Amino acid sequence: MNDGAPRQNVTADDVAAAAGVSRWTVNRAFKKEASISPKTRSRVMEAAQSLGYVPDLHASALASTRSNLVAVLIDDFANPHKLVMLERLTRALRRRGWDTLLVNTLDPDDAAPALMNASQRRVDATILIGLQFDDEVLRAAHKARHFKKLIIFARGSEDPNTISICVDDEAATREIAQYVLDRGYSAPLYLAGPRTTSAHLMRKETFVRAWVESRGLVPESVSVAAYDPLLSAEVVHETLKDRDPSELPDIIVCENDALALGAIDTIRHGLGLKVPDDIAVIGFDDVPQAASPNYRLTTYRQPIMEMANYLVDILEQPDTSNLDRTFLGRLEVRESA
Amino acid sequence: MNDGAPRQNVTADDVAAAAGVSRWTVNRAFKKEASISPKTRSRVMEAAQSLGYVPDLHASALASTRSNLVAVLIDDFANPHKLVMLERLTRALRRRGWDTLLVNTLDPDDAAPALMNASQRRVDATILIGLQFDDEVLRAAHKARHFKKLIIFARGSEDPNTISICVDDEAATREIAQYVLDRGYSAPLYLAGPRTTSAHLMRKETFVRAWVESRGLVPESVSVAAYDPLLSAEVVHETLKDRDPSELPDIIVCENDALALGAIDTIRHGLGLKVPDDIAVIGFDDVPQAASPNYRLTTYRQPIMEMANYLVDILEQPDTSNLDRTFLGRLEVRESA
DNA sequence: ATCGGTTTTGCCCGCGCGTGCAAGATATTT
DNA sequence: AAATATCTTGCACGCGCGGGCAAAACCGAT
Repeated sequence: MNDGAPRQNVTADDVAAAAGVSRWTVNRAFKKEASISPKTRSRVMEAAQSLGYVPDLHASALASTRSNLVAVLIDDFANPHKLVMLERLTRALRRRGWDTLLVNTLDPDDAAPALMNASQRRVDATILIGLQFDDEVLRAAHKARHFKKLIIFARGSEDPNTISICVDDEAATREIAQYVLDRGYSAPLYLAGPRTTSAHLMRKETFVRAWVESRGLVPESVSVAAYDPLLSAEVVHETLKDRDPSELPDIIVCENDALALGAIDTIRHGLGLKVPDDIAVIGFDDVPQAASPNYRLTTYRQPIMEMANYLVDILEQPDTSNLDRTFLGRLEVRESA
Repeated sequence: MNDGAPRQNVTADDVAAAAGVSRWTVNRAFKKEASISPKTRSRVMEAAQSLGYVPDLHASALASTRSNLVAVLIDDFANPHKLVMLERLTRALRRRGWDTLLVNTLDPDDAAPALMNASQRRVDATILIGLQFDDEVLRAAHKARHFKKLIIFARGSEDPNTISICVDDEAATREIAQYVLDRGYSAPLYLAGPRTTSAHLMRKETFVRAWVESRGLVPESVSVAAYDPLLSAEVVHETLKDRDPSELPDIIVCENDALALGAIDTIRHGLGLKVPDDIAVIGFDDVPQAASPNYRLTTYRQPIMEMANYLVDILEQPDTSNLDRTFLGRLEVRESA
């Protein structure tokens, strides 16, 4: 009966006894690149299987300097793109043997304790995929112990203690600006998200610069306090509701899809106008809903899976310097612009 | 300089030395209900603060039988409601001192290893908020060691080894059915999600029964293979595209909002009809998008936060029997039906 | 000051595994 | 066949903390 009710607390010693080897040999059998003969390993594995043994990761983390655990901090649950990143990231991590500690820092006061907590769990890296990571949080992060790596995902950062993995915002935004110009739009409104200091996007700045360069004037822009479609809808409505048709933008260029979706909703249902005929919309991220028959959003797709894989590569790297990297995505043209 | 670069490996012994007490007293200071005098505690805490000490949770988990860690398994990233649940759950957990191990089981083959892995981390409970948890996975779960609690969140289960926390599907669906009847709809189409054996929803069955009871006939129903708006849109389109207007349903009752959003998209953009004038739509969950000006979806709201808090209550309970509980939500009436 | 009761503190032992080295077993070479 | 090189296995020690009990300190009442 090797299949019955799970016995509690099967340790490597039990397996060692069953397989007629020492405890250390048992643990070696479970270690990928250990020096152990194939046949002892398989004998051990059989014994382990029949006893229902698996190595205890807490003990392992305690005894060694690695935990195979990373913390993922997220504070932006209204943005559908975050879910996509979370999915890709956890999948990439798990495939290569890493576990994910999910930390919700929606409440800004949670950030510092959350970081503390991650360090209590000896995480091998902390990954930030939220947005409100201002200097204070970064400082808290560095004060906490056990921080081998601090990775900012899908967002740039110049902080030297930080590794940033993101799309090349400058190139992407220039491509978008070029597209807008090529299509003959002349009155863009740039819809930006909240601004933070340490970790940021260069999208708005780049778009403005590009527009100035080719048209000689600064495009209008508005900023939304969160990447939330509902909030975005409100802001766009407030901004445009009383305007004379001649004063309306002919395209709204959005910092990301969360904003773009809200913009489309408001254009149709708040202003009673058509997309793209009256006002076109262009997004960034290519969230799943962008492809829905309702939105058909033209948007810039980030290579998230590739970025996630690079992140996992980094985790194995011993040193921590010069690991920043940017990626190139591509514009997904649909009907909204 | 108690504020400089983090020293590595500050242990309770260091703090003990600094505070002039024994190591055990230091750890007691960090334990909520320990027998320790207030002034020793504050002295210890000061020393800890200035050394940057925090207790190591791995060592703690190893030495005791609790890890203060729970695993959350999720396999359904296309459903926006999952993000909401994840957010509420992690927040409720963190507020009461629990950490969350996020496990992506999108690939069904991942489920068993994922469970294994959770047990390797000695999680105090495993929470299922995905859907594809059929009998096989549950069996794997029980075979894995260290499973103190297996909680199925937002979904029913009759498995006796399992704790199910969900909305009262029967009551909710009867309320929906009554609403549909009261509003005078006569040709409903029930749009159901994928069926699993162990953990399930009783929504479709209840709706059908209710309809038969009051109208004497079985309503039409269709099932979608995943709670994915895009897939739902396709299925609805396939089902209705060639019908004579007289044969169209006057309302689509959806098992959840993910399906409902897709249905609305297709009604408008695939069939060129109006919601609710031509076909009304009613959902379940009240995801954030349901409130958007685009959808204005009438839907049933689950009290997720309340459910999450109950879940955390349960974690503290020593025994594991008879902890199932159902909750009541309420119908959020908007314009889609 | 003394005693019983109560609170607070100290400490042994063990949780399960990894590191690094030495001993043992095998394979290879001449 | 002997000697060396190579691979495989065993082991002492320590990672940082918690349970539970015994010693110590404290409290108020006599």
